[in-house]
Amino acid sequence: MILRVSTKGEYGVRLMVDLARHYYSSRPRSLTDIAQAEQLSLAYLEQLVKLLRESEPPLVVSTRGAHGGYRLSRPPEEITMGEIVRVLEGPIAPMICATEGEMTQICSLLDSCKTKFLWARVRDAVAQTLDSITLADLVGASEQEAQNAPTHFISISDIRVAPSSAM
Amino acid sequence: MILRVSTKGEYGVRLMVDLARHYYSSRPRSLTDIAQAEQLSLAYLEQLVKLLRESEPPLVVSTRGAHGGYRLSRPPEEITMGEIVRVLEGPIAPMICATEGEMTQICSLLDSCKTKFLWARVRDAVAQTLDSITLADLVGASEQEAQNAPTHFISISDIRVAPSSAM
DNA sequence: CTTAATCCGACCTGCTCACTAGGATATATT
DNA sequence: AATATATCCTAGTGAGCAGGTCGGATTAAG
Repeated sequence: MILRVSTKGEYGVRLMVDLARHYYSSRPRSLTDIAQAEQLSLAYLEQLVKLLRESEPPLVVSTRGAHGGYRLSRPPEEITMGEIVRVLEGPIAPMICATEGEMTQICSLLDSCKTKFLWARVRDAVAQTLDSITLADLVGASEQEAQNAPTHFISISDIRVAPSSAM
Repeated sequence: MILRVSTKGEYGVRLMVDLARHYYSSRPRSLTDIAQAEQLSLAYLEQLVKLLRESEPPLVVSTRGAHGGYRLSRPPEEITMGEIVRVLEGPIAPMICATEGEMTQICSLLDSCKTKFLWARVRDAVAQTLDSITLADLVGASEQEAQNAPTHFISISDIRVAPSSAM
């Protein structure tokens, strides 16, 4: 399966969507609540939220102690999925020499390399898609009601796929 | 790193590009030659070419015995990168419930699932990109000369990346 | 001062990737 | 016929990493 997003990206996005849905609440949202609503492990979410908090600029801000929790650092419409995914999964790069940003001369034979063109195109398509969608888009317009429906999703690790039949 | 293409996809594409460049040769091209030109393991290439040969429809045809080897089953302009990558890597699916084709109700909570929209968009962007590029595009117009320059590429497994700095 | 939360780092465990090994079979050349 | 050169096939394997768990330290509210 190409284009595999790990559970970091999957759970992390769900976490951010949850925070976006509670962005206008008076109190921060605790990981305990999120873990319960999304049926995810608290300890694992702590690892993910750490990435989101320590990123530059941070995507979430925390309040410690009782009744603490997390908030988005900015309104949902100002946070793109590209930002989130890059923090969680690293740069968008189908392979090592087709990474984003400073495409320094890693590959000595880069000029004679026909395939770089392909992977660069794929990378750009993904980046453009992710950068054009914000958290607000995912939360959606029909989101004043249904304040409690979980953003549930079947995970990669939930299901065993049939042994890689060739398509 | 999101969007990770495994060496199967990477080497397999290089193999196909090599075959495309020799498509109008009178003799089939042996894996031994390809392995040498691309600096890849012969035994590993055998595994990959098996997928390409057994796919439906096949992407390569083989000739056994001495002076045997492989050819593309069709002209380079009729083979898309989407076909090749799907045979090698499986369906394009960022995660299990955003796979291509029959999107049967794997996820029971699919309706309340906000994130499916995101991954479906990403999937479609990748699929469209791959399906719009053919082998002929990669081989390129300037390809009557330079019959022997290897299509070399730095591989994921060649380089150790610095321990996943956030970003 | 108890409870509820964030923070932190170490550890673990099974799976998959990326091969390698060793052969069996087929065919062209000498 | 013998040899060399190919494709074909199945198993095994070693390292690395995804995907967590565990135990505890710190901080703040009631």
